Amino acid sequence: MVTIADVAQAAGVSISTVSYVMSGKRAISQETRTRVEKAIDSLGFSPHAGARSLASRSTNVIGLQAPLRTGVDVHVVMQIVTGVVTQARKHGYDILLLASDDAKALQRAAKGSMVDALLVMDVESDDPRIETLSGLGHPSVLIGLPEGRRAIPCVDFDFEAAGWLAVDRLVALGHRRLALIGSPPEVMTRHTSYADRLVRGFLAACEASGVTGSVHACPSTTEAVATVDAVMTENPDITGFFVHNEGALPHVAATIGRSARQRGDDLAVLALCPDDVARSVPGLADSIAVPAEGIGAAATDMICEILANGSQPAVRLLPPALTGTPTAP
Amino acid sequence: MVTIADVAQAAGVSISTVSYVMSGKRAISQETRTRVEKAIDSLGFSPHAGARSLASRSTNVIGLQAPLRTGVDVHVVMQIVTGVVTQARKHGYDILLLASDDAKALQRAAKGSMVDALLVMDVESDDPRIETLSGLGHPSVLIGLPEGRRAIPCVDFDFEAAGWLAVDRLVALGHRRLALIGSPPEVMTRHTSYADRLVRGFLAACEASGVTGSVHACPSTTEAVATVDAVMTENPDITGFFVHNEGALPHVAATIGRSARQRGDDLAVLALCPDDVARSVPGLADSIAVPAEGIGAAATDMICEILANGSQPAVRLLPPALTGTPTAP
DNA sequence: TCGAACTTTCGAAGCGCTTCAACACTGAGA
DNA sequence: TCTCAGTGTTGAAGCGCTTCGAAAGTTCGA
Repeated sequence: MVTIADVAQAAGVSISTVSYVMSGKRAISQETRTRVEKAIDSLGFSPHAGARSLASRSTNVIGLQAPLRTGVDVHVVMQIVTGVVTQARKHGYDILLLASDDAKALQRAAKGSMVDALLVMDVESDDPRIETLSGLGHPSVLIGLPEGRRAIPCVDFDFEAAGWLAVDRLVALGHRRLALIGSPPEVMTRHTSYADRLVRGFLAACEASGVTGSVHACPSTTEAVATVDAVMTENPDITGFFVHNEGALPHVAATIGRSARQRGDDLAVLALCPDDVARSVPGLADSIAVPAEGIGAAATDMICEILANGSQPAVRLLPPALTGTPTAP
Repeated sequence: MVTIADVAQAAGVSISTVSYVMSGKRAISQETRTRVEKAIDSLGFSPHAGARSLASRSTNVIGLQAPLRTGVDVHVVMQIVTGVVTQARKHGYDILLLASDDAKALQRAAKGSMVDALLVMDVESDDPRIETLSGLGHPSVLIGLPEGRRAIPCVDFDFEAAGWLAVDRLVALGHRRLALIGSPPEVMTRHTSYADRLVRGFLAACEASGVTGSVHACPSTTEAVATVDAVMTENPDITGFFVHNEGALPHVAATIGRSARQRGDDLAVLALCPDDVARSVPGLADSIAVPAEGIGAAATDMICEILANGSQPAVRLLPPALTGTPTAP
């Protein structure tokens, strides 16, 4: 193993000089710097992470607690994680993936000085982890938006604004009777934060625009077909569909497309999902992108800024944007 | 921060005694052990990971290079990662998630002494990372089965055996004309290792059983419907379908189910996918489970064993198993 | 010419832990 | 009684790095 001492010797300088060249924390003459850098390169030196963290009391590692279970939104989770990992690396941080999603795992990582900060996904409203985080003495950021006291910085997508945007879009296309085809029943009744916020925005926007909107839970399997068929049969006047359900999306789009052809009606489907998921569903006119990777990146930026400047807790919601799938010319 | 010295003082013993109590590397009297353990608990001590790795020259961290991009098999990737993380914890290891999927990332982690070993997913046949790994001096395990020289231990699902098993099952059900509805065309033509192995097993088994089998690439979007329709129209004698395409599965199952009802034929769909994915698709008779979490766990076990006993490189393929979805009584 | 004020480099003291050699006991066998 | 083997515990030497205080060298104005 190559150590800093080897580099120092090879460059003919002291150990501390090498250290200062690497960290840039003190002025080093151009000539010495070059000599040291050459030695580092030619020896292939990279500093021992443990030694570094012991001496500097910081690890350059961020702990990430992600919901790894296969769920409705694997794509979203995956993309958020990608965003976190990629952005972290840009800031010079690595990501330690925590095994379980309980408070203990957070404590273990923090108290063992394995990480400088913590990033927590999939937070529930009265999540016990929030209190743990507060008492940990490590900076942390939540990906999600719990209700109640906001003691910890949060980053999320602005689902409420997405509801408004969807209605505006469908109304602009001429639709006066809208339906939100949403999450599976269990997510709806659990009043999961993001589902609630989307419904709230959707209904408020419908009212503000003077159109009628209804909300329908929808399973994310093939059964979505039956659900949508039923919705259309019971409400034949619905012409604008806003779909937020990754698993159901292809079925819903296909069913509505078929129905539109049969009835000769102008039915619109507006999806809320990651951009590339939307693109993989044929016959989808346009969509509102969930910038999943952007959420991960934003959360990482926030925690890095806290780490660097010790800035204050804050909430950051990423705005929704329409992504018209380019139509054939 | 509580250090080992604080614990030693509280327990009235020396620092080294505390260390030996924790590691169990030397005999400690029951009385002393109890006293030390009490002190550890009451002070809430957990050893500084960096200091530990500096002194012991091992980190208890395994680096994991996972393909985070959203792809065909997000569920599978997710479950493998879950398996790795969970199993690693059982062995006392944590997981460092590597940012990019190039060789540099592996080097960075290894040479910076951030990890004790490396786990690499999504390996191609002539992957440049394999050579990098060989020269790294860190144990490593591949999740996948590259062709050619096998210098590094590998763990994967036995796709070839799955092909055989599928044919046996469909033939046992009385089908004499089988079709493999496989990966998307791009995966097929790229001759991705797992797709090739599955086809090989499937065709060999068909021949051995004296039945006719054909292989069909299939997009993993709604377009799968058209593909399957075409296959059925061109080969009306096919009655046994073996589907290995996560995204297409619900469409394929629905299309074939519909057709079976229309034609009054006994058509069988046998899927190859994670168990829970199979369960979420309605109307699926039975399936062969891809034990994705098991693959992750097995790879982790292997690397931990190498770490512990320095055992030799090996290939381990997890056997396929039928998972009959329980039918209504 | 002298000292003040920089600039550049260095020596050494840790950071918190593991581990080795060695020490202090105890009890058994000679 | 003395020795020897075993058991339980300790002191101290690092592990490789960061960082502080200070030394050495340079420049500049008085």
